[in-house]
Amino acid sequence: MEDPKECGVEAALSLIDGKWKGVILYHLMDGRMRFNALARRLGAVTQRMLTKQLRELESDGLIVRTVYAEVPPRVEYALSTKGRSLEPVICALKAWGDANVLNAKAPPARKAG
Amino acid sequence: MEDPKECGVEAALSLIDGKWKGVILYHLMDGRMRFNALARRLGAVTQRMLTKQLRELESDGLIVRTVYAEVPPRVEYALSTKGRSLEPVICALKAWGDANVLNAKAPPARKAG
DNA sequence: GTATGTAGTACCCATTTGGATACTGTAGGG
DNA sequence: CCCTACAGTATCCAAATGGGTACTACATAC
Repeated sequence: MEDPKECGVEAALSLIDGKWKGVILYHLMDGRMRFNALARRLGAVTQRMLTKQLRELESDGLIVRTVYAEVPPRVEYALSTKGRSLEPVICALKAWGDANVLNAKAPPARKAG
Repeated sequence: MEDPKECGVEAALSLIDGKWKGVILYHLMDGRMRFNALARRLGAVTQRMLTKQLRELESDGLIVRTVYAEVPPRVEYALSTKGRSLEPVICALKAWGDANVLNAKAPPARKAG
């Protein structure tokens, strides 16, 4: 732990770790989204968990939370600049996961990726 | 969770998640290593945790464990083919972490902040 | 008045994760 | 004999993580 070299890996992981964070970030790559829209995309998440993950992501500066003073309440979440800088990483993760975990049985397909 | 699209992200994350896995993988990128060598590189890890993480990594097929029937015991860990395919991802993670977390105060190029 | 939808919060619980400490068995050095 | 090193295992414990259910406050629809 003396060298900062491994810390970079750990540090990055610590921000996108959590059962939903990676997926939240991934969905936010499609554009800004409201709380419940996100919840529906995620499927099995509870409000409590979604709130929690969203707050952590926000306090880590990866997403921006915008509250509109309307009724019914409207809150939108979007990637921050820092969050957008993570896009290639998330994409790399997804590409690797798709190829090596989801269908690890099948060769990565020579014509459809 | 219907679409496999987000699952790729989750799936990848689930394999490299854990306090030490990312770092273990990162160190193994330098070459095969013995148990205690790894432990020293990691610094604060306990044998119990290291063993645990190593076993999980092994059962996920990311690393290969080789036991030499010698005394004192010698066990070496190395990245598997699948593990090596993760290298670019780990590198992306590290690069991002270095740039955006470790010295997030300083802009990445302009000599000072 | 009741149900729906919005974006949460509060409370309480189970599982998982991480960790400290001690122990194994073999060999070499002093 | 005692200490070190190796690569773990065993036991016990604390904290973090994840999750369920119920509840808020306001407006619309019925």
